[in-house]
Amino acid sequence: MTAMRLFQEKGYESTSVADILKAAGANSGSLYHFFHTKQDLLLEVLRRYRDGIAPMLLEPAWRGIADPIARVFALLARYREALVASECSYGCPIGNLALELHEPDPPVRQAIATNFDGWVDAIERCYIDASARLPATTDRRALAVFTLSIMEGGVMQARTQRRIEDFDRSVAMLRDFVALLERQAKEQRGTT
Amino acid sequence: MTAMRLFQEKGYESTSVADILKAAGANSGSLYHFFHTKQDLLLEVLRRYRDGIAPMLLEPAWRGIADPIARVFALLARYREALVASECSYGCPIGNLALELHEPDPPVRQAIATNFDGWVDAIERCYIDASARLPATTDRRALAVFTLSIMEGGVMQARTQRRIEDFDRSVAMLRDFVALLERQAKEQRGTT
DNA sequence: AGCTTAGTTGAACGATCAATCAAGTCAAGA
DNA sequence: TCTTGACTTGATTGATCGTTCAACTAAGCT
Repeated sequence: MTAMRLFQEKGYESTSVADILKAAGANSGSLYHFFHTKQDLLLEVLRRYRDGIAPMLLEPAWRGIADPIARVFALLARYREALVASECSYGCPIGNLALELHEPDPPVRQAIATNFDGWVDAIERCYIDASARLPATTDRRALAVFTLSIMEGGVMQARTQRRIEDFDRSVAMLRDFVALLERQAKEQRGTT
Repeated sequence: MTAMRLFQEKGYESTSVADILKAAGANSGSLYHFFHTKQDLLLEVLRRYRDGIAPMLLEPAWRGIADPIARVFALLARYREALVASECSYGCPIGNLALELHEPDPPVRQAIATNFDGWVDAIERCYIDASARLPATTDRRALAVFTLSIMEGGVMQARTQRRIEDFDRSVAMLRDFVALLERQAKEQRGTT
């Protein structure tokens, strides 16, 4: 869908229906035949993002990578690549929408939340798969939510500073944290 | 300035000049006498936020708190309070602007970046003040950037999930990380 | 009193917005 | 061949947007 690309590039509010129609080479009537409102179109786009998390995001990022912790950082590396390739103007489309729409209609907010849930679920599974290497007391879900915070916050800073370093610094600290957790887990395993 | 409140509540694009005028009880001519464009008004708002970081944000958050690490979490607690008080609809106004404006004019981007810098500077100073308790190898600046990422990411998730837990989880993980760093620093001090 | 100037008023402008709709096309089924 | 219904066309609508401007007010200076 052309609308996906435009919402990503220019944001939802800044993309007019006319923009979408011109880019797609269609007329307004055709679009409104399938989507009753612009918001319906947005909901469809969000549905596609949700359905695309596994095949379009995780699968390419994790190809050839089996280690669950390495997978976490491989996913983060994808966002880094997108930032670098766009000279730090790329932004996570879901994160953009999350802050762009200040008081979104409930279905839209829910659709964005579902996208976040899908991302966090996938990362949580990584940490669960790596459970043996993490302290028993560490909440895997919290760690996954934390990881999403760092990704979104890192992208936000890199974008507004036009500087990849701020993303890298955030990820580097997460790496240090995970390394410390692994060390702690090893110690605890040794003493029981 | 009334515009500050409205930009915060509804976002920049969603706040029309007419909204501001009505809320302020003024006429368009008066506003445009002082600000040539709506964007000029935004720049003034961003200037006020920047000038307000110390007196309006840090000073109240840190009143009666001397410990530099405690100060970091006291500041994060302020954002938590704002979230709770607004039933998780509050958002950091700078973060909102950072993602709302997808291709902002250079002066606007710069003004947002300056606000981030001011925040990160303040937190970096905390970590520098706590230097004796942190490993020598840990980059204080990176830790401060990391902290901002977690705050912005945590606010973003709590807002879209309408759930304070996602903010709390992010902050809790940061707390664990800092505790591990302090423990690591203590060990290293002991072995040298 | 007269002049200057900072600030105010509010109607108006053109642009752009999401959305509509009557009229048309076209392929499949009866 | 005729009918039906899915889909397309594109001009048009009314609302709203940021911005402008000529006219006006009021305070300060000479």
